[in-house]
Amino acid sequence: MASFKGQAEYSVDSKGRVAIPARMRNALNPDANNSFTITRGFEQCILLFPLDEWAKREEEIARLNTYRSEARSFVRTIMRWADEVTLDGQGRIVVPKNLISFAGLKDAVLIIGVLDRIEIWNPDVFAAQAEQEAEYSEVAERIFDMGRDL
Amino acid sequence: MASFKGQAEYSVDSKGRVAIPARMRNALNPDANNSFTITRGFEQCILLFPLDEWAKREEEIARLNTYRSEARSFVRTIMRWADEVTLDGQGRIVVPKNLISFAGLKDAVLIIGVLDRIEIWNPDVFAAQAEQEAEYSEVAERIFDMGRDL
DNA sequence: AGTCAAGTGGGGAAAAGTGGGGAACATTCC
DNA sequence: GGAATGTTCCCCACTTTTCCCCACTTGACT
Repeated sequence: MASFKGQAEYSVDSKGRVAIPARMRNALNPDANNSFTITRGFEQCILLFPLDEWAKREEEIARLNTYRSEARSFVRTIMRWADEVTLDGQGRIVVPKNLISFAGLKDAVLIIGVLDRIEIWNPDVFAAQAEQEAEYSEVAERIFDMGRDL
Repeated sequence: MASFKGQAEYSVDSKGRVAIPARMRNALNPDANNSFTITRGFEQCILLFPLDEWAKREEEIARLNTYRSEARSFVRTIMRWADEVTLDGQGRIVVPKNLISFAGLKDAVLIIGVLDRIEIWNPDVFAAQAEQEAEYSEVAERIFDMGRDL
């Protein structure tokens, strides 16, 4: 599994292009073919999954019981927003217009590597939602159910 | 597991480089490949984990269920601050800008070896927070939950 | 005193990020 | 049908940052 980490603030040009940080490009598995499935996140951000990683998720999704209306709607939403993008010679992708408007992207974006995916945020939106979150260390204690360091 | 110990006060140069004490470099496992994952601590300091050590932590993190919003935000926060750094020919690392500003590093840094990780502090920040901490011996009693000597 | 290891500083080549031009293809409108 | 408009994709050029190498200083040990 690719292991993305780190963050960077980059620009969106007039053509809707966003550069992917070299560090994350280098973390790509060759099977990904320099391509991503791009879709919306649960929060107001855009998600990039390397093609090989996405294939696994798609299998998972396909296994859901679509006789349940909730599952049906979930699958529909995920797939409706999904698209495929490929890196150009300069290591950039073109972000589809509907996703740009969904995430509220303007000139600048915050790109975050989160393990198996890359997230793209409007920096202002990210700051606003990060404010609402509980203190990092408290969450850590709760999640790992212990007080030890990271 | 690498076992770091001791402390040193070193300088940060204009390029954001910090030398790692030779004693700690020598404690590195060859599997670490002379590289660290660098990230923020819960306190206002920077943490360095040798690559091999970090891999174990990352496995744990990857096991969290990211369909839960709290876990998702936690993983995002951890990975967002993380980056990979490698020692240069002089035994230094380049500290990413966002971490320099997070830890408030200026010209000098305090480097502390703490078992499986290395911590990097602004000496003033360290002194200020050490003051607030409860008496060493009291903490020891509480942590070990008994009255005997450490 | 000389040697060696460790820490510090800086210069230059290479890589990364940014912006824009123009060909190829599609779409719309007369 | 054909011209006008717009989109997409590929390439080139510029600027900034990063990385790698070389050199100097200091202190410890022989």
